[in-house]
Amino acid sequence: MKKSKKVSMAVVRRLPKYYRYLGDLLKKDIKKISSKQLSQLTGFTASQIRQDLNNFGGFGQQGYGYSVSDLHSQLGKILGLNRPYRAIIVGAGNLGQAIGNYGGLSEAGLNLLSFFDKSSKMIGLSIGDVEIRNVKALSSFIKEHDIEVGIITTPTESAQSVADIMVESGINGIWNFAEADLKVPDNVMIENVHLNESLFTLSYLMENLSEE
Amino acid sequence: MKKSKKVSMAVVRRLPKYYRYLGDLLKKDIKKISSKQLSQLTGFTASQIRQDLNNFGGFGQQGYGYSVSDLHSQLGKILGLNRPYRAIIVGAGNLGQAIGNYGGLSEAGLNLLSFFDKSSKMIGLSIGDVEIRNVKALSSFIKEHDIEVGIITTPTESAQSVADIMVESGINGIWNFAEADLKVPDNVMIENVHLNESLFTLSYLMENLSEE
DNA sequence: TAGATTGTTAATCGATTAACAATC
DNA sequence: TAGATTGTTAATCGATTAACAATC
Repeated sequence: MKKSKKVSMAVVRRLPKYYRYLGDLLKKDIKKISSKQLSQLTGFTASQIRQDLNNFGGFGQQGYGYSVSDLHSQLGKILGLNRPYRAIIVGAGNLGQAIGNYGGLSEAGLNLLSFFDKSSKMIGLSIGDVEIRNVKALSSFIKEHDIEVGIITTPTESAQSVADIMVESGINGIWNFAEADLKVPDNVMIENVHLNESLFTLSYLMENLSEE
Repeated sequence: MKKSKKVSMAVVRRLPKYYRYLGDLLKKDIKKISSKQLSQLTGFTASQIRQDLNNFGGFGQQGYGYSVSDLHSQLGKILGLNRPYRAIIVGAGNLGQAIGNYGGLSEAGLNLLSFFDKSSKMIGLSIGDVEIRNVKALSSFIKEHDIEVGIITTPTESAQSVADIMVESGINGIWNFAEADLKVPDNVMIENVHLNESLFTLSYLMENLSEE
């Protein structure tokens, strides 16, 4: 079943924002919203919003707008948030622990089954109620529990070898926090959070602020 | 002093990647690189790389390529990494601590002077050798120490009010980890790390993987 | 010099915005 | 029905790629 038309990443990256604002509206018990109103909230143009949504279907009603709850749940479905995933985190340091405790994991349907680390000081401990295991057991654990998502919070040097093990063991999505561009096959999805690139960008903006 | 031509954000966000790869080459003691070789490393086209760099000046030599060390230091300068900034983190939870310990801060020239939190359990403790102070003292601390960069790792609900205090106290750059689109004046630079949007994007990619 | 590779202009491609007919 | 707002096509804008003269 092929997508009729490939949706661009520019569009995809706006969807979570729509979803978030619609969730806010839902909490406020607001029933309907127009593309114009959504434009004011998100800062995207109304035209762009309508274009974006129409990549996935006609969710609105002419002359009326969009039903908040309907659009919210449609977007949730499009983003795959309803579908549960089994996940693990490799690298149980500060960042790994922070991500493990991050509420957004469950919101995205991620079920965290284990941490992995190579430090003997960490192995055997638990964070929340999730155990830290020896990274040597990574491959067997992934296969045994049919893990789908791997989260990498290791130092940069280890990231590629961890990714290799993940891929070889059958994972098909990686959320990568290491400062590396991981090489993986096309059928494995990678989403990077490159903190250094983000921080350097801020530095650039500040450096060039006075010249604008 | 106005920039002759505004550099697009698409270009700016590629600069840190160039910088990183050039740093790697530098460590390997490689002296020169062509746009073609850099293309193979980064995945950007050689043409794009030359276009990008030429926004800032002609750093290459025709027939030869680019000097690795020269280009690296030029990019560092463009990114403002040489210039030191005084920074603070508001929200000393898991994520705040992880960011506080993140080595990239000093690499970007950020000097972390204090954490702030509202929890009495946290106030007075130190992370590394950086103290956690009462968030009530935020404004006075910023003014007193002439803080330039604020890092927000609070829950979403508090983020905007923290940003307001930061702005009012004279900060001109915010690195924001909260799931909110902060409203600040134009002269204050914001760089967001929206973990939920990143994770939702991964979820989308995985959900739609089978249909490609 | 001949070969290589930049800097830069022109061509293409894709994404955003504008416009408006369809229709609720 | 009249007013509002979508869905969608067309126009514009900006970013990427291709091409090539300049030159080391």
